[in-house]
Amino acid sequence: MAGRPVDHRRRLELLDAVVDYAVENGFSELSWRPVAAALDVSTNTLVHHFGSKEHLLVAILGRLRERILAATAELLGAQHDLAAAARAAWEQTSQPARAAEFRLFFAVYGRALQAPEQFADFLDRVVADWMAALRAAQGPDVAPAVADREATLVIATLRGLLLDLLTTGDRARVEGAADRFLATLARPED
Amino acid sequence: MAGRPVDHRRRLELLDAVVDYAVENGFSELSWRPVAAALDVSTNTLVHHFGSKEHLLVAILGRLRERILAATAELLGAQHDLAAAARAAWEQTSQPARAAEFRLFFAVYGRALQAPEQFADFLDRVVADWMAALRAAQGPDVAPAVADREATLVIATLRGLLLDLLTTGDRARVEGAADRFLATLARPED
DNA sequence: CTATTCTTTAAACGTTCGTACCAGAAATTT
DNA sequence: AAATTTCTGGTACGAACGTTTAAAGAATAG
Repeated sequence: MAGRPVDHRRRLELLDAVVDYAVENGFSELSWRPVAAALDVSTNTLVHHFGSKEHLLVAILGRLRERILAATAELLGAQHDLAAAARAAWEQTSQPARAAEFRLFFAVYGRALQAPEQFADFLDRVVADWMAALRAAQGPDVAPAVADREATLVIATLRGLLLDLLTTGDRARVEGAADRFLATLARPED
Repeated sequence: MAGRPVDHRRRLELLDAVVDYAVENGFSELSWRPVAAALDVSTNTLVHHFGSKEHLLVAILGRLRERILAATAELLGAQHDLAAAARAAWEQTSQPARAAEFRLFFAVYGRALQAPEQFADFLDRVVADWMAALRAAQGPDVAPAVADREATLVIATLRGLLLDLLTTGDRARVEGAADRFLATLARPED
């Protein structure tokens, strides 16, 4: 038993660079050669580390989801209630600097919806991860059924608002709606 | 001045068939030849009517948006207030039979977000059309700023919930969140 | 040092892509 | 009937695609 060890760090380094590329240049027409050229490696370096195009796409979806979750998860954990967590999440995700990242997010999300078997892992986690975080933000005193309902509504509303913001760029209008939503959260009616 | 007239009906007939194809077979890898084979026409028939691949994609986005809007617009007009309109829209769009259509919707939406110049028309209308319908549903007595805010929130929330439903298929949970949202709409707090 | 495995690049393969060109059939006006 | 334009299908072309193969360099274990 000998030989050069597998370089997992190198794979992740390449993957992050590919995700960066997809953020900037789009996801729908991604192909080996332009990506490799942009990263200044040979196409076969990418093929070697990712195996096939299909595997690369799955890896991109996984890494992007991971990145987005990581950027907000710890922030959510520090909040004392759902309203605060939702506001923190909104303020984080609606930053102009992250717009391109979320445009890619919705692009890959839509693609995953049309190929659910190929991207099953993404679809399994893209809601569930946030559900877990937003359930936790409500503490142990909220009934599970209510916590689920509230978490679901927060995820849906924030994603829908983000979609609108990325579409229209009408920040004043979208922020107004976000404030309205976050205000109702702060004053639960039941 | 003579010659065979342009057959616009034929173009629309083909376009609808292409959209149907995209609903069933996905949008990301659409190409002339498989579509033409499925429609039992030559590839050149499609090229002749749509000009180029880019134009075809734009036409697909436009037609899909048009279809979805048409299926709901008149329904919304018949409602007497925003809560009723929102509920009608949700019941319409969350039908299992229309799931594939909305998976395509989110797929093309995501793609449009990463190529905003190419799909500017789609992006200009995909929010604005619904804004107009949901502003109208609130009647003339609601202040414009409030009507905008409420309409924005309804669009975002319903789209976010639909995204969740298509992702997880967890209808009970998503319906619960939808009911919660629609209930808050029925009892406006300010 | 040797053996082994991983990493990287270059070259080439067959396939599919979008598009252009051509010719015939169909539909309209004069 | 003649002229003109659209519609359709067959063929072909160059480009780009994903993938495979072969070979050289790098890093580990014995």
